[in-house]
Amino acid sequence: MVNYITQSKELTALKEKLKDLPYVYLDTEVAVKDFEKVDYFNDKVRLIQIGTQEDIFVIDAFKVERDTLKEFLKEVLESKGIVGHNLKFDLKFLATNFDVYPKVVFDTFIASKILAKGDNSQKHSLSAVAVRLTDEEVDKTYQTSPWWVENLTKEQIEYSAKDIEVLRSIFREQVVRLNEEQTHLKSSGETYKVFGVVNPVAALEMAFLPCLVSIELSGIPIDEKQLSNLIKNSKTTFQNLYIEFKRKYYIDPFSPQQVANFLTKKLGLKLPKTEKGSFSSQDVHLKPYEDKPEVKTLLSIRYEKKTLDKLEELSKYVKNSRVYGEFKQIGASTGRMSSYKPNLQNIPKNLKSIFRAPDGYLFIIADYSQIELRIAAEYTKDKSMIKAFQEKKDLHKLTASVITGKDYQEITKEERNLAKAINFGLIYGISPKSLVEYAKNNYDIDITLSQAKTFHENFFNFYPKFKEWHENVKNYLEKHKFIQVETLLGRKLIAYKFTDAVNYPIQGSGSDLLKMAVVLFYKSLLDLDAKVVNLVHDEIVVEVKQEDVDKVQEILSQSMEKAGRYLLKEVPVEFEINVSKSWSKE
DNA sequence: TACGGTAGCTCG
DNA sequence: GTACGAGCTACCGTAC
Repeated sequence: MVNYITQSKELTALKEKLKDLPYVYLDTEVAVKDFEKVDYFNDKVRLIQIGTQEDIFVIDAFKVERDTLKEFLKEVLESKGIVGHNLKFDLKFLATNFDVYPKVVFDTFIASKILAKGDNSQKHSLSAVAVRLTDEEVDKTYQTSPWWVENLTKEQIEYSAKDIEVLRSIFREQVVRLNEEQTHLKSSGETYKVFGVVNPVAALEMAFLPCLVSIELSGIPIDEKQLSNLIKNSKTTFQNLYIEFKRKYYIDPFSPQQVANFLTKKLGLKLPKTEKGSFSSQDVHLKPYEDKPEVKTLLSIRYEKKTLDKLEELSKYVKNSRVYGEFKQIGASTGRMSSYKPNLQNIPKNLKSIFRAPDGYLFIIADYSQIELRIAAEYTKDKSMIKAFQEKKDLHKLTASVITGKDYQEITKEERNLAKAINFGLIYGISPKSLVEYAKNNYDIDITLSQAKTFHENFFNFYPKFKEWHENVKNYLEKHKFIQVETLLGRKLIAYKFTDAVNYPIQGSGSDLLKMAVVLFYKSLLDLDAKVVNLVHDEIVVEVKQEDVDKVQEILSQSMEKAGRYLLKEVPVEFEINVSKSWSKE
């Protein structure tokens, strides 16, 4: 039954009706004119649909009295579980419109992504999930109908209620499927108590969701003055270089064709070909010719342009000296988040200093050290690697001594860098051939193919469980064509390629770890004036009131440590923590 | 003119 | 036999 609520007094009766329920279904309709430009701070929530197993209540936020509604929502939604689809959207609006912050949630959008196990062909809209899991269909025609008009049509009200019906069926099916997953860890937290979900990955993601809502609503502080100055200066520098270049060489430095032609014909440079057969003028291929002024200027032009573009992109998203970006909670099939509008996870190192905490505040910047190697050691149970980490050895140096046969103490910086390349590359199944390229491009180290082969071999002989792991995966794949692999928490992927199968558990466990650390951090924060403002795969950036720095730093350390101990039983985790006025550690 | 794919660069 | 995961911009060919 659908109840359309337009009068404040009806809320009292509704509150009584919902009193004993552990959770409700929730959806909202927001008066957004252009869904490309959702403004979480200014757009208005029109309808709040609350569903029980039997009934659906559609509350018209434009009709009922504001304060009564706020009080009602706070009392009801913060005291029980919430089931919804893509709840980050609804939760952000509940926060900005009504100051309401539900903490115990189940998001069918997130659940659907977890259940997909990396199948990127699956879509996760409410209607796509409904078709896949139930026999119901959803008509989205009214989603973008005018939700701001004074009197809504009967169709609009019915549409808004229909989503709740679909949500019920999806939710029930997802809980069954999530709980069917084989897992060695079982969740016993809120997600279990309220929704009956034992799946630990789902439990983590659902606990993480409200944290992510807080992160997005916080934004990250930026020094607006420094930003505009940088843009101004960078513009001038770039324009001067650009005009000078065109005047001198009569070509456009941004036309790949003209540049390639100029470099090869006029300067006689030897450049490799791209896939399509044209000459490639990538920075890395031009680096060796940096002593030529034409090349040097060209590289500078590119550098300035990149800086300028990035700064201008950032400035598009600045409001009140903060950048409000968005995250996809499961942006990669490994469970990693991705960041967009703008992407705050690929800010060039040299620009991080423009992110500055406001007066009276500081950043705490924490990142896990060599986390993927530690996870690989834990995952493979390789004795040598575990021992090295337990003894707090520098693993890159150790690998360097293993592959070169030199003494651990005598490893040079260059050898350590080479080992770094090998350590990372070999986790992901790099071939000796690619290793040569990789060492060259990323560390500017020249090795021959036969050297690479030797290093490859020495590495696998010293870390035998690594070899075994790769061989097992390879053999299994040859026989079965696909393999299900999982992270330390139990996040799953069906892999068809060797490199995916070996990469996933490592990268995926890293994302389990970071999300868990953030959840634990928020749980212990209580009323301290601190909030997470960015997450970059193995890094947590917290903005904190100056006087709370010590306490918050301690809580953050303990959270990262605890998450580490929960997921890694044999290998210790380590992390760096810095307190700084800006994101660059200074 | 709009869209999709590719190359190239940034980060982890 | 294959290093992995993202987002953003500019360019370029194709379709309308």
